[in-house]
Amino acid sequence: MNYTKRDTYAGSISKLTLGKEVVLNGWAHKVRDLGGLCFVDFRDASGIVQVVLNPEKFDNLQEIKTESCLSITGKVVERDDANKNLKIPTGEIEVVASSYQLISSSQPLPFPISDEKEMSRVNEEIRFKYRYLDLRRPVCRNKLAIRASVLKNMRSFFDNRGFLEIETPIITKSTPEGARDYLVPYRLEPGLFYALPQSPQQYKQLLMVAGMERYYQIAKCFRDESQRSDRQPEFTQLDVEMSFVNQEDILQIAEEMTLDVVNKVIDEFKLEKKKVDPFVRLTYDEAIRDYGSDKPDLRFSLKLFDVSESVSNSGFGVFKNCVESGGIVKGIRYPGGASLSKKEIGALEEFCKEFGAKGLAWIAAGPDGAEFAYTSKNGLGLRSPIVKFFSEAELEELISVSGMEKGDLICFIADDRSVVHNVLSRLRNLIGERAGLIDKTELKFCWVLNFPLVEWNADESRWDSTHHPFTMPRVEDLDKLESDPAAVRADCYDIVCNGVEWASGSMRIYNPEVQQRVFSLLGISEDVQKERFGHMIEAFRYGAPPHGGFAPGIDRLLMFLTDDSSIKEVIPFPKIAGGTDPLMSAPSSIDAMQWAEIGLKKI
RNA sequence: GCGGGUGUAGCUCAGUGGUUAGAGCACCGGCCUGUCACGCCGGGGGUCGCGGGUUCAAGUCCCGUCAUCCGCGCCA
Repeated sequence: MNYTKRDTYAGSISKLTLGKEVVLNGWAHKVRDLGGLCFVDFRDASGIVQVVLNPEKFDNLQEIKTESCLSITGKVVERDDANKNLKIPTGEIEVVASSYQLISSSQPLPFPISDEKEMSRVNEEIRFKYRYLDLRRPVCRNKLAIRASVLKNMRSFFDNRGFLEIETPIITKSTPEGARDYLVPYRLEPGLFYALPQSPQQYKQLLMVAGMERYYQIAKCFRDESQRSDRQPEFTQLDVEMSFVNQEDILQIAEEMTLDVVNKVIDEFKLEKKKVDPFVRLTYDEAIRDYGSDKPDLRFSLKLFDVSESVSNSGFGVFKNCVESGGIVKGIRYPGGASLSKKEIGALEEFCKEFGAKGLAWIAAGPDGAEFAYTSKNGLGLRSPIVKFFSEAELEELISVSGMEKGDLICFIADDRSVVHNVLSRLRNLIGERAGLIDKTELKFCWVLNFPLVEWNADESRWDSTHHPFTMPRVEDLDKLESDPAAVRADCYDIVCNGVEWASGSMRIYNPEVQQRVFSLLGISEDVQKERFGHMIEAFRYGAPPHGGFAPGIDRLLMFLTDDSSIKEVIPFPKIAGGTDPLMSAPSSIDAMQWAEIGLKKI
């Protein structure tokens, strides 16, 4: 239908516009019909302004329902002092309508989109089914605006530095080395399949061989694995690759980009976040040693401590035997944890057991008034089921190594190295949260460097890449590739933010022989190498330049910036459980003709 | 694949094994000229996720199943 086109945005109206005749296009956010007077909170992409309609001028105001689409013509006037609403930016003025058009009416809504308090509790499934309504909420729109700004700032950062934005194919080849692929049947030869890319990794390396030298892309990636609150089957990463650079060059540009983009966006949107500082640098070994994890949350400084030596000759069999059989005993301090009840400590133990711990040993320094099994030289009263197994010297050493203070709870895990670190890193995050050690306005980025090239996969009895098979082994470790793979370090690095893996990168192999040796180490036969990765080996035979890059997750960055606990909130049309799209109802069945065309049959 | 939570009106939720399953918001009708969580009066609206079972009687108890959320495994 014809409608009067907008000349003014609702959010741009201010006292400066007083007296002006304006035409607004948008939606009825909220309608308050007082009988002799009708108020409409009128919303468009720019904001909300109150429109006043006098029923004497209009005979069918009841037709204006919540969320109907309207064109309104009216005059901007200042409200009487008593009627000003200082809670909203346009609250000192309003638009007195002289005419309006109902462009498009709206049915009753499936959820109250103008009520943020209610909306925060509405079931995700129903919100995402009607995502086009959900997104009308100004808070949702704002998240997409932040997202757009992140992308724009990233693009301009790289554009200004001579990078080319280059698109790589979405329909490509399956290389089932990592996550499960999404597959696309090939119509012309039934039985063959394309795959959607898990990342543009190979293409970007081929672009380096192609002499592009500096590439970036805002890339869609696809992984058919089960979801988490920070994982979607389809996600977006910033993909970057550079030639003739060393690791330090890449670290610098990645860090510079992050600081530039994140701090600009924090400013632009006045986000309740502190400006981001230059990144802390940790080696992989340091991260595991101090935090038990290669993705430590550095918003709080608690570190694990190692008491393996102190307890190796103690009377506590659990610890002693563990160390004797090659395990370790490490612990973490829970500030203020001494006041936890028996039940609460029991719950901590259950938490640890979920991740494979056999138990949780603890010593509490307090609380006041409790019966103490030991009082230390510096006056700490200790309460614990295990104090009796230790000598005075051993206890004093535990106190000093742990840095225990009055009111603390010290938690110990004794097991093999990987279990201890896994459990304690998770316990550390829990303690950080529970003890209120985390400043939610902080984004603490850090580098984790010097990962091992490969890890032993006990289940499959083979070496797996820590990152991916194209990662460059340290030159000085190359001779250990076959003899002692575990000792080979890689030129690769992660960026971790607030305990979440945000970016991953590496220097890449550009020598065909080294690439073949790494494939072989990973148990990929020469036939399979040729079939799956022959194009890479072949490409490296034509003067491949040294190159490397990195790839941070856009969705996760948005989640950090908006303080959402789920990645779904910052994705325009997210998938829900099982990777399904509740709006379009995908996946869906296909008709008989389509089955026939792709030459497939259901079995 | 596994563990835990949830599932009752359009939405959010309440509901000791016992009358005709309720509330707030939304919706419909009426009244209302300064509301901005408008107010007041009235009304419609239910496959209590689905299927079994126990019971005189099941929204409530049991078994199974489905959906969804969170987590584990998985995520080169």
